[in-house]
Amino acid sequence: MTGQVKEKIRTRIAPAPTGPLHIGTARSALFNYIFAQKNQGEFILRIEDTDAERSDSVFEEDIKNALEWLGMGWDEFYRQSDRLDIYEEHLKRLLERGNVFWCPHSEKDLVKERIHQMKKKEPPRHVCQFRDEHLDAQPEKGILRFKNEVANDIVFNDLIRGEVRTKGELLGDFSVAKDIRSPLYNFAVVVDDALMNISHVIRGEDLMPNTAKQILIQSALGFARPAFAHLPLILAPDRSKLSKRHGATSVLEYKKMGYLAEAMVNFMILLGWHPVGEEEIFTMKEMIEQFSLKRVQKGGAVFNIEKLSWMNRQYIKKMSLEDLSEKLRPYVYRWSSAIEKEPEKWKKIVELEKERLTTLKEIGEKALYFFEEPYYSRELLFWKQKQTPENIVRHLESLAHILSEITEKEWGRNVIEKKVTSYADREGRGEVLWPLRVSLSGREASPGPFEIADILGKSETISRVGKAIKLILQ
RNA sequence: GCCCCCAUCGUCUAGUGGUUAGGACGACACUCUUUCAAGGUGUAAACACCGGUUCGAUUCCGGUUGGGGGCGCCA
Repeated sequence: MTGQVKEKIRTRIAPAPTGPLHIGTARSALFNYIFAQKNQGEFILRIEDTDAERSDSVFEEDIKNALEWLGMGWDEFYRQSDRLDIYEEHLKRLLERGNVFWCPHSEKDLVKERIHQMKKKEPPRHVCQFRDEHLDAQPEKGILRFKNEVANDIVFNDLIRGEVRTKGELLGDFSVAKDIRSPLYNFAVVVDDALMNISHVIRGEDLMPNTAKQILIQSALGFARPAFAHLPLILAPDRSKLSKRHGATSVLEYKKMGYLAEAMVNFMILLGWHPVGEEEIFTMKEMIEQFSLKRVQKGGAVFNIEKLSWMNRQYIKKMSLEDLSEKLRPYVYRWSSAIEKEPEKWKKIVELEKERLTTLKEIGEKALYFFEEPYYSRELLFWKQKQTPENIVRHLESLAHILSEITEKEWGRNVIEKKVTSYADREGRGEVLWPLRVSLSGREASPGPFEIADILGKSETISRVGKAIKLILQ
């Protein structure tokens, strides 16, 4: 009870706009977002585009779109290329204090040095012989390096892993900027996190080795140290770090494939975190309520698309018919005029296919026969192959007759089922219903014939049955 | 080569100094059934290894092995 004001929780996601938002980055963003929400804190988006060569604003847009799609709004936005003055100022300060110097060695020199060290089984590092010279702010030849004089262990307490220590002497004199206006990652991150009052740095485990360098810069600048939490990595099926060669890694690609944002988020949070109970399906709100860094896993997690797909099915099934019908529209663009003409028909189709969809995109293929006459082989009409052509024709003709006696007004799933079933029960369900279903859908697998007939309407149904008869008689 | 991190079913994971080691995905079987899907029921499937501590280790400690990450004038 010291009466201290509790520090505001502020987290950030800091992607480089060098490609579309990666699944791994999105997952880090999610942990940051949820942790901030949980603690009534703030979540910040910072675009790390100090590498002008590789950065592209189209990727900045992609990142924003992807985060918004996933439902992670940010409270503040920054772009590092807008903050060059700030970095310059801090660089000059370090230069004045002798913490940073101009290293005249070329890239080639350093590569050579490193290879030499590795051969001699020494740790690769660069301890510059000019570290006590070249301290002017004026650009000289070479790049700016941090003069590391710490040989002892650099220790920090990771919220997920506990105490992590690195030997300071292993770091050498590391780079902080290409020139006074071109800061490098380790330096810009420290300045920004401090100036933006980031309280918790939650990031992927791949960034853990940078932490010691960042701590050194922090103390040289007199900044407070944020809390660190290093998340386990998302792994490809071969257990290596997930990368482009493993297929879809960008968030928006999954949107295109027809995965729902809710399913993505639900799936991602379970990669490395687990709630107390056994329930695995929950909303963002519930995740926020239940989240705790203490329950974050330490080992890497394989990205299992099968489970994502299962989750997507769960969310599709849970969705209201209205919402799903709308969400599906972009995937059936080519039928939009037909859908607008008969919105109720579209809803019926959606209701029918709802339980059969793994991704939204699949609707385009699954609902095809409702909009276009199906093409199929004659053989498909035979139930279990042992049916005779005569038998099929007889049934289909009877069915055509039965169906034609149903008035337009009575035409509907239940009436059709009742009339057709009473015939099918006499004649054998499979022998009657299979050819009927195939004549309507043209598929080996589809919903039942009554539902399809209902949606198709009387005349189209009878017409398709007639065409099936013709096909058999060919 | 140097440094760091990690280790429960195939995968995501729960869990404990004494448990029939639990759940989910996937797989398989049965059921439902005109097909598919969904649903229901069930089955197979894991504590990496070796020491130590302990009455007792999957759990705690050490080592081995294995896996991953990092070692940029990228982030």
